[in-house]
Parts: sequence; C-alpha cells; structure tokens
Amino acid sequence: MPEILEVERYERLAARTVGRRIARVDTPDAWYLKRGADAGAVQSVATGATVGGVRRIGKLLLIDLRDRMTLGLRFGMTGRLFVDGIAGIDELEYGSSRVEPEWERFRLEFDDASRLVMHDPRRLGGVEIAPDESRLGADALTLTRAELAASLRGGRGPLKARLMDQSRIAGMGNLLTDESLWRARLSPTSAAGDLSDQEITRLHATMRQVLHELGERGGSHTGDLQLARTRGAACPRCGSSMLRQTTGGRSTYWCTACVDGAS
DNA sequence: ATTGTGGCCTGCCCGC
DNA sequence: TGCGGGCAGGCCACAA
Repeated sequence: MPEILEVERYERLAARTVGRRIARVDTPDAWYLKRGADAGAVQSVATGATVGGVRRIGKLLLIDLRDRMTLGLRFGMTGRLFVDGIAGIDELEYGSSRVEPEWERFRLEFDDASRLVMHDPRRLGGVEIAPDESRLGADALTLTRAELAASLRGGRGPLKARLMDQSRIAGMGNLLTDESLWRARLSPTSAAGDLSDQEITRLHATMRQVLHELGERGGSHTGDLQLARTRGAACPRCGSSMLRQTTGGRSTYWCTACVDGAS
C-alpha cells in the first residue's frame, strides 16, 4: 500500500507536470472529494491554473497551483498515480494490479492533452483543497533523532501507535513500522515514552536504514520481515514463531524472542 | 490532550 | 464451479 516510499515515487512522477496548465478537471467520483470540496469548487480552483510545484509531506502529495490554492492528494491503501500514462508504482501490495477505467477517481487534463490520473479501486484515498499541513508531524524521510525523541516523549500508548500517528511523524505505515521495530528489536506494544536514550538512538538509525534500503529495493513491501507476515511464519532472524496481534488497530507481526532475547 | 475503537471502502483469497 | 465470509489498512469521527 502507499506508504511514504510509494508517495515519494508519486511525487517524482507528478513533478513532470510542473509548468503545465490545467485545461480540465474530471471528478467522476464525488465521494473522492474530501473536506467539503465538491466538483464545482475543485474546478474553480484548478481549471486554468498552472502547476507551480509539487511537494510531499508524509503520505500527502501536494500540488501547488500558481496563484491559486493547493490540491492535496491522499492515496489510502490502493491508490495509484499515473502521469502521461506512466504508473508511479507498478503494483501495490494488497491492491489489485489491474487497471480499470471505472477505478479512476480524479483526473487533471493539461493543455497539451497529457493527464494526471488517480486510480483507486477501494476508494480509500481522496482529494482536498488547501489541506491543513499543520496537522502533519515531521516527515519520516528527514526525521531527526531529536524529532523522534520528541514524538515519543510522554507517550503511554503502544510504541507502534505513536510511530504511525501522522500528526507526530508523517509517513510511517504498517509495513514500514513493523519492519523498523523488528530490526531494532523493540516491542510494538511497549509504552512509547519508556524508551531509553540508547533505544531511541537505535530506533532512529534503524528507521533511516529501513527507509533508505527499502526505497532502493522498490517499496515498503520489500522488507526482510515481509515474507513472515503470515500466520504461523517463523522469524527470519531467529526462527522462533512470529506473534501476530492487533496493535494500534493494525495487524502486527513481531518476534518476542528477538525482543526479549539477549540479542 | 491522549488513547482506543469502529467504520468506511471493495477486490481478492480461501474454504466449503 | 460458484458462493460467501473474512481480510487488508490509511484515515477520520467519536468516545472515554
């Protein structure tokens, strides 16, 4: 599913449209427009506008329109981006790899007839006008150790939930979070605020490594833990059986032996 | 403020 | 072979 690594790819793809003028906006799925936006509002904002820049905060893709408001694109779990017929991601874990015209939820058509298309079978993504960027925390790809420490401080809920709280750290999804915790040998269920300075340092270094390495490999589903994300699987590191439980409302796979064991 | 829960959405997989 | 239940998770509304 699109986590920060996938949306980073979408951002680079969308950057092709900078400087293009939007001739037409298509909103075939009214439900896909969020936070009070409707077809008329989106059209008045975007039609005739030139794309001034493309940014990303966490999993939110931002399209800045020159002298107009910004469009915010969220991809949910199965959203894919196409620009000029090129897919930002070929396949998505848990998503269908099929491409169906009826799954197109949002389109920008430019003066030169090129198009930017959001494709989302399950409709969990959406488009909004002028998203409130202050609701998002520090971007995970540039997260500093100090920002991580501040994000965890005082947290009494599970560590995993804090890492996935987009208002504190923007971009971490379920797969990246499980991979990072597993590599750092930290329990997803321990209280976020209970980590020692040493553990915070280790988690920070691990997250950086995971984001870099999985980014190079091709996405959030390419982690070392991925094959073990199934019931009854063995820990790829120590061979113990993986525990599956729900934490932070998400299915969580982790190895209690690796956390408890003396490395 | 913080934390936890349920619901949304729907294609796909598995078992019968 | 067809059918139906369960599953996936990003995000939000809501409750305590």
